[in-house]
Amino acid sequence: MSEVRLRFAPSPTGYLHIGGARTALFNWLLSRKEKGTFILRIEDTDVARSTQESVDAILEGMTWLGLDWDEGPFYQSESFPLYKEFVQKLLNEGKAYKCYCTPEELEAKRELAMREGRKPKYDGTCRNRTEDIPGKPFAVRFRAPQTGETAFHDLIKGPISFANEELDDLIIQRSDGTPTYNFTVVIDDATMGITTVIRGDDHVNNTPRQIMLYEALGYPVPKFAHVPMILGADKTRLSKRHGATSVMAYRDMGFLPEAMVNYLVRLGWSHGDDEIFSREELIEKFSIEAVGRSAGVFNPDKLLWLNHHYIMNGDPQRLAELLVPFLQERGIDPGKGPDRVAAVKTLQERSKTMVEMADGAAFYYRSEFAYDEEAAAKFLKPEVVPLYKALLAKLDGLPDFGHDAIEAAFKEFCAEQGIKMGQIGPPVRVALCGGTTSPSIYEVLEVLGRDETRRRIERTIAFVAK
RNA sequence: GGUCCCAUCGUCUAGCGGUUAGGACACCGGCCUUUCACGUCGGUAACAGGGGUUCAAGUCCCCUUGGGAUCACCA
Repeated sequence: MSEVRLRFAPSPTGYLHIGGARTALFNWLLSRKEKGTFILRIEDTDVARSTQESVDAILEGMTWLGLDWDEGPFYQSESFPLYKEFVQKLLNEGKAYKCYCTPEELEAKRELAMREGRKPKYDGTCRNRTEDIPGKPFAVRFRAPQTGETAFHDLIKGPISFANEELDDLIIQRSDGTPTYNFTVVIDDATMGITTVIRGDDHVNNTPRQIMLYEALGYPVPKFAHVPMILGADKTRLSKRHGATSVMAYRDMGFLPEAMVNYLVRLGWSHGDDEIFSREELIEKFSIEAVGRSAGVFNPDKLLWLNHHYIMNGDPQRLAELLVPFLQERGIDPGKGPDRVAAVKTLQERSKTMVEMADGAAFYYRSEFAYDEEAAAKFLKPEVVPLYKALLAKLDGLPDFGHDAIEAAFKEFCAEQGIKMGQIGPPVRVALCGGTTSPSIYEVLEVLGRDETRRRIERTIAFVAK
């Protein structure tokens, strides 16, 4: 009875975007922290703009982020009879009335009011009409209180109040019989027993009207928490101009869901100086009151840093699985070539994204790669051939081809040849990887294995001979 | 324009009357080093402005300025 019930209520007119994901995350976190219920509700009363593809995309985004819901998804389009019932109830009680003004007349009045410097609110033409007009289409308006004020204590923003005279009689049912948003949210939240509404702060202006509706309907008013919106680098509302806004696009760009969750929660919320939070820590430490009141700028660099952190500290086995599609995108068959987990381990600390990791791993799987021109000119010279041959002989004598044994062999080799690591390291790197950037060559040798190492060095010897 | 909201480094933020205003990302240096990274040490950088209240204001109040949201038979 006293348990909290929260909901995320997106309208299916597009994919799950960054802002929506954060709102969903805050709802989810609070529900988990309070051991309450998290409900997913699809607001599809705008039949024309709602699509099944959008619903699927939103569900996929939620799932990827690990935001599971306890009830739903519910669809508002399935509750039309319920809304009708409540409209009729308000009509019967005189708390709503039929409005015969046409949209055109309303638009004209609004314009006139604007021109004369008056507020463009409904003038109340039908508010006191006593007789129905048979056969004429009508919308239904809520009879809102015209004096006093409506106030609420926002969990994030604090006390907020509106003078009732600023609000007009909103339409709750269109002339085609369908209900409007401000009415359906209230009916749904009320009948679903939502205790706390966490949503974007573009809804604060709707809140007083909704509170009036709760009161007229005789339902308890839930608590409200309005989360500030997310901005782009230029401080305007985040949009595609600022880069990807779909959370799934971030998966495709090689981001880990835990990095996304960590980033999103820290955008607006904080817990002292802490930056890294596991899912468990978030559930334990999150509180809606600690969410900041001002809008925040989406910072891709910090997301990248977090992603790097999670890749670096992630389970190699799991990362190896996640890497598969990225390798395939590059025309690589992950089934062939060196052990993928071993390869991943050499790349974790040098990959900010899975895309970077795939790029870095490609050389392991490609044997006939071209040498980087600059690197070849600098390191693949004739005088290195004898060193290659001597090294190959040295490597052949190794009983164990593990990292430590390889490292020891290189040290010994340098001493025997009277050379520095800098004289043999780079040429070997280019022979094995094709360029000058790679994981430690000891690791590369180990991952590639003795045979492939020999193959690649011999290939380079042949290349230099030409 | 009306209403509502917001304001600490470039960015995310800590701060809840007394601080050398802290941390993180990014950036710039040093160290480590076979490359790239990782790691590590250090550095640049902020209380929008003005009035109050107070012994004392980044912290409380007011105003100004600047941002933003919203004013539909969209959600």
